[in-house]
Parts: sequence; structure tokens; C-alpha cells
Amino acid sequence: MNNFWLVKSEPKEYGWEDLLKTRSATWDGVRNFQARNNLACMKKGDLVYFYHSGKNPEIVGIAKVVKEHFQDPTSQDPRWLSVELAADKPLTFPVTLKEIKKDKRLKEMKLVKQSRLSVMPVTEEEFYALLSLSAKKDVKL
DNA sequence: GCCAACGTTGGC
DNA sequence: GCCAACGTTGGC
Repeated sequence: MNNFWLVKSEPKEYGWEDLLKTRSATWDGVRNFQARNNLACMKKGDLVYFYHSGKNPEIVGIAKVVKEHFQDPTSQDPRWLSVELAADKPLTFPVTLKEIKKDKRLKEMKLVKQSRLSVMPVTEEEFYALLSLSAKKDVKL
């Protein structure tokens, strides 16, 4: 029953800018069963935080599930799945991992607790807490 | 560059 | 089926 998610990507390999350019992307190459199970639960229209891992770890945008799971085209094994994601909107300001770790509302986030998972559910509370973190910086302008 | 966390592999 | 060794991810 999850409606919110978070996916990670190394911006050097495939970043938010690439998603904007190509409009949509097949989220392939996931080779972890837990992450795969999460892909399988995604429904069309679900919102997905797009996270950049690596040098400047932060959430940079919101994507949307445009096609539900199908076999990963990069694998012969039917157990591996992909979804199709499209850019929905950028965050006004990215939310850094540092800020996420500082926020007590986000203490239980899988991003913090299970740092290696690349596709994870986000609760509704977490989703809106993250949105407010991104929007709050607006006020300073 | 290091290290923690965690997944996978292979010997027994 | 256990566990040690090893590989990978990802933060710092």
C-alpha cells in the first residue's frame, strides 16, 4: 500500500539531469532482492524521490512511476524487474543526507537505517517531512 | 582512501 | 546449513 518511494543513483552513471533530458527511464540493473521487491510494489502514479549518491548525497527531484514492473530488459532472468520512471518535478532545493540525518522525523528512514538499499519505500509522513525541508529554504530567498 | 554494513560464494 | 572470505555500496 505504499505510494511513496526513493531510488538512488550515482549522478555520474545516471542522474536527475539525465532523467529530465530523456523524459523517462527504464529503471533497470537492480540486482538486489529487497530492492526488486520494492520495484514490484510500485503502482502507476506513485511518487519517487530521486536521490543522488556519491560525493554530494542528496535528494534532487521527484519522479513518477509511469509503467509498473516488467522484466528487466538487461537480464535474461525473469526474476529481475524494472519500472519506467519519468521526471515529475525538481525539488526547489535539494535535501541533503546531512539534513535528513538531523531531522528527527526522518530518523527511521531506510535511507539512514539501511544505507545500501537502492530502492526503498518512504512513508507518507517522511514524504511530507522531506517536502517541507525542501520548501523551507524558499523562505530564505 | 578507509571502513562499516551487508550480500554472495564456496568449502566443509 | 553454517560460516569464513570476499566483493560491493556508499558515507565520510
